[in-house]
Amino acid sequence: MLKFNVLGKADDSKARAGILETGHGIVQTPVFMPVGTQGTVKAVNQQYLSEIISTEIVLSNTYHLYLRPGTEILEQAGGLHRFMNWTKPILTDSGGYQVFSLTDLRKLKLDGVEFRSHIDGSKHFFTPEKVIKIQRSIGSDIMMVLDECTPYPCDYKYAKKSTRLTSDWAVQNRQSFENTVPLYGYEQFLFGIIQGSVYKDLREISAADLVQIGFDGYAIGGLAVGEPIEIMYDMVEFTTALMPEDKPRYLMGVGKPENILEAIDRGVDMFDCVMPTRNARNAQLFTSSGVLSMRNAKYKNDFEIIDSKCGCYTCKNYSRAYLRHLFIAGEILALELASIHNLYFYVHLLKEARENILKGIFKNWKEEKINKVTQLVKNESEE
RNA sequence: GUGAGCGUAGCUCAGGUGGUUAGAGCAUCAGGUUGUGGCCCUGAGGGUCGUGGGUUCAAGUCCCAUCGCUCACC
Repeated sequence: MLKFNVLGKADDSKARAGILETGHGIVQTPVFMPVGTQGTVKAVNQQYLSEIISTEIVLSNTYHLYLRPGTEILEQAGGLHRFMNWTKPILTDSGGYQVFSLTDLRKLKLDGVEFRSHIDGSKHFFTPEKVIKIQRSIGSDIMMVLDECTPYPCDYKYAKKSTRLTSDWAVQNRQSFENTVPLYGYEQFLFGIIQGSVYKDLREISAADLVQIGFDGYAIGGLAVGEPIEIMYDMVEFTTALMPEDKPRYLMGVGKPENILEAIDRGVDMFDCVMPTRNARNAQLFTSSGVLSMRNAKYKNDFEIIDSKCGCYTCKNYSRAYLRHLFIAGEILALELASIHNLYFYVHLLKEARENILKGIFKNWKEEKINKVTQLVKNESEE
């Protein structure tokens, strides 16, 4: 059983601070998990990820690792931790999101999903059982069940059918989890995923089904797929209320800094999102006072540091003008420096949230923070 | 010097026999990106069509001159 202790809750909010204990050490929640789909967080090496950014846990992906390098190589390496030289916890997504995002390349069936590899077109069939087996080979500390992430919009009839499918699969995931053992000498845990699209009654059914089956933690899936932000907040608020108090809650794929803070306020503990890394590679930097588009011409001769309130490696050493130059010139270092900054921003935003929850002043802190991070940065010197 | 070819957006080029407001790719500029391929998507700015004449209702397109570049041959 995964150990999870809620240490503190903000008085005026559902926000909570906790500690999660895995075979690769503890994770302090709320936590942001950088996305490392293919056994690497793009553009950032493991040492920087750990020591400079203070990442506590990374997310990787079953579907991608299964296709390449494949489970045989991962087992020969002694699991993903040793393969990628990462000694802290790893969570793996199951491939459920690929069911959603690779619509042209897959066929959904009652017992699983048939995929065509996006790499070589080869055919593969994922079942709940197979996905658990692959995650045993990967050796992730937290495994995710195979689910179907519904699109938006999604009509009620389809959402109901899909939620039923996810529940059926959840049973099989759990059974396979019981029937298999870890390969590398430490315990692995399994999270269920609550679906139901934007329909509260379906979320209710989904949550009840999954809690009934019993998991080490529970995720909210199927959000941040294009629905209006208020609907997402509403669904998060509704769904967290259905989730056990004593288990970690994970909102999959979210999101912008303000989305994460709002979700923490509604009782979520864990987050992952491609935004800090993908946007970094597109020259968008998150700062304490808003988003900077680093390609903008106004930074051509701006030799100030990127975010004066940031203590990251990039901000300590390089100017806006230099980073812009690197992006315009198409230099690899631009991707690295920007990724380091954005991940540091995200990871430390959640660490700061945690401190303020423990102090009992989360709500006010959150409001101020959101105002700051969503404001547009203006170059006040010119007009 | 002679002959041929070419001059259209910052760059590389499209623009049958003359006919709406001269286009594309890249670059530039500005947005977007939510369980990630650096991809991708959206929008904007930018041209006295080398220059000057001519023919015509109408010229990037046809004619003449001129300037520049490239190639070939003396």
